[in-house]
Amino acid sequence: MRHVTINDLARRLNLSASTVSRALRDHPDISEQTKERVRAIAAKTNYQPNLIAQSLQTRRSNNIGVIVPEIRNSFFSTVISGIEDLAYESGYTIMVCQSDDTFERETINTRALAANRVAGMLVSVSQETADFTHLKQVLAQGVPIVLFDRVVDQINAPKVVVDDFNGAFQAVTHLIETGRKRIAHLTSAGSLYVAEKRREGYEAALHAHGFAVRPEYIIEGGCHEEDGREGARRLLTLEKPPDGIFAINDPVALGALLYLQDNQVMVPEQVGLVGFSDNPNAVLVRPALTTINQPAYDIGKTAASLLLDILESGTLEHDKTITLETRLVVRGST
Amino acid sequence: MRHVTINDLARRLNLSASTVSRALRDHPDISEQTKERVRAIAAKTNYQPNLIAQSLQTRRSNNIGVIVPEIRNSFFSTVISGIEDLAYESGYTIMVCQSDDTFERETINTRALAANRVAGMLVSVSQETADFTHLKQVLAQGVPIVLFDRVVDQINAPKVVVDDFNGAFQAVTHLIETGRKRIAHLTSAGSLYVAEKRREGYEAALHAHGFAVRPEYIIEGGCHEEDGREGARRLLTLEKPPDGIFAINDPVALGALLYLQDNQVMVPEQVGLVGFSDNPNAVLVRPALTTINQPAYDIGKTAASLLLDILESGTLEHDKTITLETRLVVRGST
DNA sequence: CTGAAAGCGCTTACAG
DNA sequence: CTGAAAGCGCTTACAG
Repeated sequence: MRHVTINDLARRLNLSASTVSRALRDHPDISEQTKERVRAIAAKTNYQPNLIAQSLQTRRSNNIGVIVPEIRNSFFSTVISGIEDLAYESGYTIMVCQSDDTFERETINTRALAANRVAGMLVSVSQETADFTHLKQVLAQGVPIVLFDRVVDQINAPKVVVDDFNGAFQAVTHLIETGRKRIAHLTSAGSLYVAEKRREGYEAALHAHGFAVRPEYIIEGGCHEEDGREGARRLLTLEKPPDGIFAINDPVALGALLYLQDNQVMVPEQVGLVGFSDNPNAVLVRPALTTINQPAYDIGKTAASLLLDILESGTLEHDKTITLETRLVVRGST
Repeated sequence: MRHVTINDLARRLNLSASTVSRALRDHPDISEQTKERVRAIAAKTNYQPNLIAQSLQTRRSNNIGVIVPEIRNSFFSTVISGIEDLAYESGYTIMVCQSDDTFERETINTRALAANRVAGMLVSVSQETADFTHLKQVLAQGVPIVLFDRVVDQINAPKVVVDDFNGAFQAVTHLIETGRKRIAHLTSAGSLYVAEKRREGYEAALHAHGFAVRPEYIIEGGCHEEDGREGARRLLTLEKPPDGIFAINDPVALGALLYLQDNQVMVPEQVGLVGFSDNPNAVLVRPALTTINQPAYDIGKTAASLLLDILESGTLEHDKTITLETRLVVRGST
């Protein structure tokens, strides 16, 4: 019933715990014969090393903590898949928390992971977070953090992002090239790094092609489908509604698409629409959504590999930022 | 830089570690004054209890292990969200692994979680798994398991499922009631419990309405979108193609939908289509997908709460099965 | 090649 | 009300 321990094995073999421990870890000092005896009894009794005890003793952990705003968001669950795959290959296990995009929950999650003495953390910060002491305290304790997607400058840690500026620039340029003259942007309120960069890309593309940035065409809302509906609704109330929309992400774009169609606005004939992410469901809608592909799975793998490198090497380049390329995927909505 | 320990606090206050420990846990024996001194220094030094050491000592863990076939699958990521939310409320952290639907990886994940001495596990078994000793060993060590969705009879553990039989029965009855005469079923090869139950429901509904089960209308494939495409392709090659399709899940249904539309088969006019799950993207496609709603988030919450009950009470009703109700959601595809 | 001892950071009977 | 001691299950210098 209870877990078998090293002492149990030692007793049964008339050996010391030290010897059993060494045999299990294949220490060169131990005779081959002893090793075999130990291995045999370990297998027979289904001995499983207690990683908790091991961690306490060695002060090393094989767990890495992950904090995302929302697990069920397709982008984040794909990132987590990437993280888990790499962690698995390297013998690590991941502890996953969601902040629900609240500061409070992110703080509590951070403490819980720290208390669990994870080897490091992979964090995508919540939309609400403006105070970063919880993360700074983790760093101060010598636990490395790698930020991804929702990164912030205030924390001195390596970051994995996509080229949001350029992606947005591509998206808006594409709308312009397909003849759109009045291009709106559905973005999120607050100060998300990715939102800022995408908005800068939007504005830069307009400027680059001689268009003015018109404040009434920039709608600040949230990041979900319903925000897209609401944004589209507000745009349709304008005296001169836009003929092109660049949405901050795919859920928002899909919400806008459905709202437009429900209100007899034809996409792409009357309004061209571009999202950001290339979620799996971008290809399910009709017209399929033109969007900016963001390699979610690779973001996870890259962030995890960055963290694992730090853990192996013990050194930390806290100013390192890896920027993954985005790619315009043209489908039916433009 | 290093983590502050109870001994550090004790030294600074000229107290023993025992007293500090008791003060921190608000033990009634300790004077209020001492408690305050301890709390003050703990806060000042950013002391965080080492849960690893605590776990080792108390032989209790606040981690629960979760194994799913695939994190990025929308159904499973929603289940995980439910699990995490409940775990969070109860002060637990979750360790998440994906088996990639392989036996090997599921086994390794199980061992890793066991080695990490999780308090319990929530498992949805892989499609390949036919040998269950890895899970039985966990149970034998006194670690409770709750199975969900992909449950198996061979393991003596509580289970959380949806009423797959009845859901399938509803789906097929609905197709019959909308006038379909030749109803096909896209299912998965292998011996998944859910696949079996849904197929039984499909056959029972046909019988109940006086239809024969025709083997050529049952296509065994996989669980993903491409399997739906392939299944639809094969159905269209039949001499008498079906006028109704019940798919094992939404991804398969969506694949079928897209294939049919790409081949000029009108849905719902020529073929009525019903999925299973009610994934978020069921409402994104046109026509929107008629499907069986399966409360993914609630499955996660229910499974987690079952496990937490076991952990609190210490008793385990291993024959308990909670069946959540499914609900037919009629949309445009029928 | 093997063992005794100390210690990782905690908790908790047992004394006083 | 507080402390000394033992122990959770390991690992690893230090001896022999």
